[in-house]
Amino acid sequence: MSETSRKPKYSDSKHLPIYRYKAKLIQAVEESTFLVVTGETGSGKTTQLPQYLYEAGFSRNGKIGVTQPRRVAAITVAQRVAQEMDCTLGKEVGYQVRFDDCTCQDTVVKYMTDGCLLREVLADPGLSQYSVIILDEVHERSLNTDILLGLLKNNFSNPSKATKGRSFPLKVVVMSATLETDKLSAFLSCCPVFAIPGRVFPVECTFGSAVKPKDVESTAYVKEVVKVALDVHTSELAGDILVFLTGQSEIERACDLLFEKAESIDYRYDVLDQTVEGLLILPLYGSMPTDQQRRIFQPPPPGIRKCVVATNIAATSLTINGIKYIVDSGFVKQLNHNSRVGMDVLEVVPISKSEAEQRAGRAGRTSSGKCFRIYTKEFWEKCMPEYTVPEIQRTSLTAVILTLKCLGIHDVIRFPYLDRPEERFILEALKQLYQFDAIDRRGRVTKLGELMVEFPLHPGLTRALLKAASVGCEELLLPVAAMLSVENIFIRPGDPDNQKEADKKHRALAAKTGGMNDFATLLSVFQSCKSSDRPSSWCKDNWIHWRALKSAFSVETQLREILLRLQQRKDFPVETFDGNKSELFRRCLCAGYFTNVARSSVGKVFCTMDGHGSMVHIHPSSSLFEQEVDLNWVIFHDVLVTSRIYIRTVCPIRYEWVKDLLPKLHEVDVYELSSVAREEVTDEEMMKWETREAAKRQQEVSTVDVVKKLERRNDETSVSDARARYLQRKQQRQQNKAL
DNA sequence: GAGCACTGC
Repeated sequence: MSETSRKPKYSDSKHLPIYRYKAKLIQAVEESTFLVVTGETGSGKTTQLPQYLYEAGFSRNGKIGVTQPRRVAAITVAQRVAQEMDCTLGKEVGYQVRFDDCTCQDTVVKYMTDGCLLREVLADPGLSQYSVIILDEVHERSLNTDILLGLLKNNFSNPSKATKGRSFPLKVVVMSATLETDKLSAFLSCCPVFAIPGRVFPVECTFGSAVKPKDVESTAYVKEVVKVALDVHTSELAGDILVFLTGQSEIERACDLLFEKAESIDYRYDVLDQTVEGLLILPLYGSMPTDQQRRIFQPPPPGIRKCVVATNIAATSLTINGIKYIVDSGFVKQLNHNSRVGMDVLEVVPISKSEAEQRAGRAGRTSSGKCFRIYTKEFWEKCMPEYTVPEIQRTSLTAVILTLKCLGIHDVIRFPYLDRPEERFILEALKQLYQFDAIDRRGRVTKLGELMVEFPLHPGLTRALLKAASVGCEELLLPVAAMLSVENIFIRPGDPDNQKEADKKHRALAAKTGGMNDFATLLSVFQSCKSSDRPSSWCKDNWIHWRALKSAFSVETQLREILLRLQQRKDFPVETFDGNKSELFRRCLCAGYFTNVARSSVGKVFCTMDGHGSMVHIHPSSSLFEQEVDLNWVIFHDVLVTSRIYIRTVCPIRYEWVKDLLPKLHEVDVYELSSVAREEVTDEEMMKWETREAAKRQQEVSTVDVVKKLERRNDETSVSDARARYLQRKQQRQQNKAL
């Protein structure tokens, strides 16, 4: 290694585009509370600005905190900055992410995930430890970043107002790519915007002819993507290819097709660049084993062109060097919350224009590149939105609203959102919190709600865990809560032989606990693996995701610590319960899942009791799927919408256990919650409401009646939009096949 | 009778 390349990177930092703006940037931060800094990737803002502020003495009174939406980014950037500042990581420069706090008393520049900072705000709303907060990658619009943005505006936009727990003013810097900076500035009291030029290479984009607007619902794009990738391989100069598709099965199909077709290439005649002698095809998606993922980053052998077929993971989370060509399908899989049917639906949708630019940009990191979009210009104009709908507008807000309420923000509707979620999403969240007893009828956080907010879990799961802890059986629920908050632990391979084998093993695991309760199976898998001598090979033998289970172990430990801390409180609820263990376990689950209750309807069809009355089926992966016994009432963890509406992770219950909880599902209506949310309820109104409620209770809204009413409803009306679209797609595919 | 993108506490 030569002397120059071993020199600390600090000397390079003077050549970064940001360097010549150093003095002006420091001045801009000094002069105002809020500052928006924009610059494309490569401008150096993430690594340099915190150092400039440190040098300028901004850390005299407190830390400089920098947030990132992703763990890896927080860690790697901290490592680099520690190196540039010539100090040990974890001393002056450190990072904090979940399960990994690498900071100390002396840490003055702290990188962290946005979720970590949000947790800190909960403990210390004045952020008294910090002198500067820098929110990075704000254009990505992660849920946590959006909430932090609103909180910072809310708490610190009036500098003269004494902020609780602070003796000196806080500086807030918001960093974003060049999109929508006017909007950000306007949001933050029309603060100044500082633009830094980036250092990126040009990427030439072309449109294709394959996907026209009417093809939105077809999967023809897989074939087209393969065709274009092969064209690039044969008729473009050397350089690696990155293909964007939407999911695992699609990627595997595309890789098979590519492999098949690449075999028939005659490298003497078919390729333009004679230095190219082969094609290395590599799939890339999140649930892939990490050692397999690592292969992606190795440079290909000489003369071989690498072609990576990836999900959106390659758009922001992972950077692959040497990519010169992009093939963009124009689609992405997105989780959307559908409030009409009250569930989350994972669906394939066209990407936004800004996302398409982002994908194209992946080819211009080290030199100029080319991006081949398989869709037409018309598709771009008519089907692709300018920007991606921010997460806050398409996810369930239950946990977020509870956080806000715990921070003393009662008017969650008029909270300053950069992009306001639809009111019905907020009301739905309030309704659920009320059902969980996390807030009372006037929207105030209850004691239970204060306990719930401490857990990094879905509120329902937290509710079940707290119930278990109050009757002294947390040992049963801690592992289950952990298992349900990590990625799916059951491996189901693509090829039929292994699939049979995996299914057999999974059925055997379920049978160990009686084969009647998927939650119990999770508990058993957790315990069996934990007590095994060689846990990783135990997982391999049983077709269980070892990586996922390992993270379940960490989550369980964390939940246990939080619970122990809360149980020290004098007011921690304690209840007694008689009955056997199986009943106790399931009754605790009911406390968190009574919103997810379904009742047997006709045949094997179940009907949900959440007021939407959707007709659902037990997913074949459930141990209850092939049970012949008559099931009457069940609770379930989640819903999957594909050919049918499936409920997964299911457990039979007795009606008596939820009887008293079910009326609560129909107790409040949206109008009433709307006034609660705004805190405009006068005492008079409250009285009227109470009387009305009392009258309702007198009527004894019978749950059986509700069931009957729901059963009379036409099946089709309760089926989600997603299902209708799925059927349409399926029909279209069948037609394509027939042709 | 099986269609799970990606983050994060």
